[in-house]
Amino acid sequence: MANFGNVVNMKQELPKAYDPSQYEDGIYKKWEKSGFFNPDNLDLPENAPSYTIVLPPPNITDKLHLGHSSMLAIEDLLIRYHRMKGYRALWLPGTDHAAIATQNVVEKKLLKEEGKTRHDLGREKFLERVWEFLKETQSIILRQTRKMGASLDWSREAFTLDEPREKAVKKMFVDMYEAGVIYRGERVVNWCPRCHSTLADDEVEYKDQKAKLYTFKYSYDFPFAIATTRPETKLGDTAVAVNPKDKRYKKYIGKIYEVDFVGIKLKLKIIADRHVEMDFGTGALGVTPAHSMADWQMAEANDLEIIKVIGEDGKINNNFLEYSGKTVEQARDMIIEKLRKNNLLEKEEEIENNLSVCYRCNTPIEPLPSKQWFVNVNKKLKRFNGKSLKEKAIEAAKNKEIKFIPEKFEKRYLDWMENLHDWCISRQIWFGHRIPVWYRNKLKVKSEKLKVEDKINNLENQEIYVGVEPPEGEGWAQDEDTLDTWFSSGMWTFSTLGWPDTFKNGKKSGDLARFYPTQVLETGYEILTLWVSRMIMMSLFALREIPFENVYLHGMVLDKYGKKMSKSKGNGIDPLDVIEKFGTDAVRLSLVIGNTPGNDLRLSEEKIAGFRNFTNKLWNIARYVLQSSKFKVPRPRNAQRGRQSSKLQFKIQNLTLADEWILEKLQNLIKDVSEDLGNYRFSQAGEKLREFTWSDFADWHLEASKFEKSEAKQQVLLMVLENLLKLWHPFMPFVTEAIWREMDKDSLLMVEKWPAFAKATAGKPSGNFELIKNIIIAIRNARAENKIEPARKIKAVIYGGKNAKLIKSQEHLIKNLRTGIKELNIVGTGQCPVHKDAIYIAVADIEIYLIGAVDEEKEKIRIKKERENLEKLIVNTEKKLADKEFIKKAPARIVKQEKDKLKLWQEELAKLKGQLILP
RNA sequence: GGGCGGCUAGCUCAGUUGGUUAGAGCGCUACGUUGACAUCGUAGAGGUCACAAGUUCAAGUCUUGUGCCGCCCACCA
Repeated sequence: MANFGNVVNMKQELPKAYDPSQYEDGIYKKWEKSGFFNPDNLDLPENAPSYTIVLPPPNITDKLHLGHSSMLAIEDLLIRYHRMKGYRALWLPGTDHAAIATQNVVEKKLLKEEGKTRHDLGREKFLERVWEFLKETQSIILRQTRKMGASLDWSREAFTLDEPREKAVKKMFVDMYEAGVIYRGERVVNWCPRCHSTLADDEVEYKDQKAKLYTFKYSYDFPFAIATTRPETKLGDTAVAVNPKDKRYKKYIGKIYEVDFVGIKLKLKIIADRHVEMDFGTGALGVTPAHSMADWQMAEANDLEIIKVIGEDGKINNNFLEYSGKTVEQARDMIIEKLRKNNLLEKEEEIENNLSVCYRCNTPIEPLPSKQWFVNVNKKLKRFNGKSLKEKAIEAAKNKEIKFIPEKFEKRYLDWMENLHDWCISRQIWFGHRIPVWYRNKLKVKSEKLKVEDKINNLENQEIYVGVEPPEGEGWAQDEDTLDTWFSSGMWTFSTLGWPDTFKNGKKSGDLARFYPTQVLETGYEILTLWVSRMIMMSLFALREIPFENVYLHGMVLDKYGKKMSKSKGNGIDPLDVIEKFGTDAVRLSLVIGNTPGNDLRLSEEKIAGFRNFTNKLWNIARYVLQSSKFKVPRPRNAQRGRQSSKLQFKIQNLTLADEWILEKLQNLIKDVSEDLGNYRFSQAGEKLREFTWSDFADWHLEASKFEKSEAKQQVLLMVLENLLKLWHPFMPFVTEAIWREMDKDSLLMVEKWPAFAKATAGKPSGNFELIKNIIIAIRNARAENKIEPARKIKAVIYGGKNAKLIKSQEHLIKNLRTGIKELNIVGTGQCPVHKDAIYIAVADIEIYLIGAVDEEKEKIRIKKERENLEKLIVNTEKKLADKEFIKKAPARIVKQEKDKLKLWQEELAKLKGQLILP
């Protein structure tokens, strides 16, 4: 960055406007070169506490969007704040291979560009393509992340599908298998016929749709009708379920009917199940165990036969006469036609129902029985003293070992966990972690008709080997499937810290010992259940420890109309575009200020532009401070370079009123901002900073300084600016670092010490400046109301009461700060002709104004009302405190609280009684 | 069907355990170049805090009910 260098070397006047593009890249390089992104290089005492955030790895399917930017802004803010606070701050970067999503993208690309499917290429060649694609997007993502100013420790960068993670995943699988947590079984799973893969429950989405509900009889021999929206599955019915309370059908329960249903022989048992709703349809339900989750459960409970009707390609299986090979839609039409012909169809009606579709491709889900690997969440485990994964994960939240921000998400997490079923972890796709299981003499399923237990108990005649390394010997074939992407990302918090090598015999070492458990997981609320819950379970299993202490959940970034940003809608804002247009700092501010945890954020370019204006304001504040300091203030340097003592020093003599005022405000600001950041109130901290910077420092103190002759003023200006830069740095790292360099500092602001607040100003009469401020504002108001010609310089007389001396001393400010007053006379003490002790201004030959007393009558009423309220309140509380019952029953804490309140109100009342009609 | 959240200025939203006259940014109106900043300055208008009832000395804040919007969960075939 040539310009960056120029500015530093030549020490000329700063440009009028801050141009981020001239500074940002150069500054990021300097940071990176310094090595301080890596906590090992921070100059810290051995016992410095660590502060760790592991970056939720973005999917490598696409470049980053503003949602990622908001994540980066918030996490970088936390990391930079804690780094400055003296923590061993580690922010660990990485990317996610996002198995299904990535494979989908590459498949689509392949089809579009070459007209080929993955099967045309074969597994190996296809995976090569995926890796090619991946490298491209990965590098874009990493570049974007740097553009955001993220202070990530790149030396520890990880990928969910790189070698160390592969090792960790295999080890985890083997451990879980050996503990009996992972098992293989057949279940009805959500099958996407297009993706050719199973989907976890939470990957299924629901769409409201209109469907036809058919009411029909299986055959003439069958005693009553049933209703269904999917007649084609009825080819595999093995039972009819009714509600046990239903009087209409009670007599049939337990009977078995053999029927001829549109040419197919069915053996139907009448069973009772309390989930059957009597009011829906005919109150009787055809049970198809192979093609409905609910029916599968009924089959298990009633020992029913399972007949597979539909295959993995979404077509009717063999053995179903003319229906075989037809799609479900075709078969449905054929069956309905036949029923109609035979006069078995009783009713056809439109109903609303919920269609389950694949969350990736929107294809309707086909529930199918399939052999899969599962994580048993209910298995009682020795390592948990007989508790299950599920129970332990619930405990962690209930005991507040893990805290949620905002709190409401704890409930959502618990609801989810309490209803958690076994987690299907195998996927029929190629891209991902291959399941570390090998089979010998792999047996093909010959019979379409298998009993439920046969399936679950894994009765096939095959040898199974589960291990990190492939087995020795001949004839082994590895499982074709890969693992659910959440299995590897569920281990992200510790697989990135060297597990399993850093965890031997229950003892942590290396990075794991130093940085685990992490402090915060910051992520979007939409993956609370998908991801967060899994990370908690997997960490508990592998390390018997929680993965993070806090979960901070951010919302989605929406466009200015409240719509989700998407490429297809074209309403998305590209982070790189707006960074180029307004600068990274402005983008970061717009994502942090006005954003609260758990709530979605609407963002528009106008908002970002507003913050661009603010960065420029800060720039110009610095510009004024620097160019107005005619002499360099010598600064003491600590031996420790870059970590100077940061306590505000108040050795400066001859402070002006404005100086005292701004320094005290600064104290409060440091305290407030520190507290807010510690409690995840980023938006509030930012607003307080903005208020101080713009409304207090720039509008008043800086303006006042133009008319002060104090020798200390440069020192005060520099001190405030310095501290302000430190406070702002986690929010907008670039412009603050840029100014820091312009101030001729040879350290990096990034590793400066966070300001500490001292109470040095306690008791200083900073309220005096407020008084002057009020006088000035009152004069301005008076002028505006009376439409005095702006150019006209006027004379003013002020009766200052007992503050006359004080006011006189600030004459230069009252005259100069946009009051339009040319001459000012301060008259006497306590001489206000209207109110004793009031401050009174007479602007000569125009009018007379009383400061603060805008509407005397109104003010009197208000004070009276408040007084009455307070009196009532005091009487009530006194009564309460005199009540022996209350004293006896209430906890001491409450009694004390009441007493404190009483004291406070009494003081307030006293103040009120003595109050003048003054601000 | 069950659960959760939202409703505050024209717009986008803050408002920490109930406590002075409910705030900010943008937008709008009028005026304005005074030694950094027009990406600026000064002043101003604008709110029955969705609605109703209740608790309280005091309610945007707590309770109950209603309405609209959104999200999550569920084995409605």
